[in-house]
Amino acid sequence: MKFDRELLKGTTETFILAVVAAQPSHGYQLVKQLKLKSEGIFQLGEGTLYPILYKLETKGWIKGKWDECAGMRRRRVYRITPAGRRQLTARSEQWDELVRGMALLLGGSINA
Amino acid sequence: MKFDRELLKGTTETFILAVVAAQPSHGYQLVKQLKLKSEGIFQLGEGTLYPILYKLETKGWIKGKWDECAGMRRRRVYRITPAGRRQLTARSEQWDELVRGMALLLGGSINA
DNA sequence: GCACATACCTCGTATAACAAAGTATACATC
DNA sequence: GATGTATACTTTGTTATACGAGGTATGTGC
Repeated sequence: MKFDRELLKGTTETFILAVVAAQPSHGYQLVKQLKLKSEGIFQLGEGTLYPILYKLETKGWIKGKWDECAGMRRRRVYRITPAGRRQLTARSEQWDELVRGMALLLGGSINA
Repeated sequence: MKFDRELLKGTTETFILAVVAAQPSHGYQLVKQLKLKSEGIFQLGEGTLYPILYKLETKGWIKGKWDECAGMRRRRVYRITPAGRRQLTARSEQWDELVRGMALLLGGSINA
């Protein structure tokens, strides 16, 4: 990962939610999409992603469905729920606030 | 605190470093400055702040000094070190990257 | 003498992100 | 038909962050 891992905490669920909201996906696909869409800034391992997907589903923010076609590895496709969309909105707003707060504090130290 | 606490993880050390860089301060004062300067967005308790100050000092990023004047409660004033300033720069850059990554992913879900 | 703001300190808890290891299927190619 | 690679999902154990709650002690105003 490109960051001190701690910097990511709490943001991970949010951006996973965002990517699932943009397009229903299965886990393995998400690993690649996250990397691609974020231009390599976020790179989750499967051991990080899957547990989060389970958790998001438990909370009712995404809903998984087994996709089994003949001659194809079975995969679990997740899509966002209405509750998940509300979560995403709320978290987006919190994120904006956090960014604003950081700008206020980091800005003040530029020339000190 | 205004946020899901997890959203803050990893950012806390960074903005404390920034505020100390802007102006040498002691712990109790920092609690108030953080709230004030961030326009109420960040509100750390003392139980959160002090352990972080000790850690930052252990790592050599800030340096504390007892300030004892007659007729005055003794207080420990911290100022940033050269190494701390380098840390702050590095973390600032990481933060910008993180913000950029989030913008890429959150932006994509606006109309999905 | 009392309340209150100032100032610092410490312990225990929850849980997030991660690495590592494991299981198993499709497909190419030799 | 054996071998290798990409796909796809699952589980376990570790680390350390932020926090709440509680504790100590000094200066100021009334």
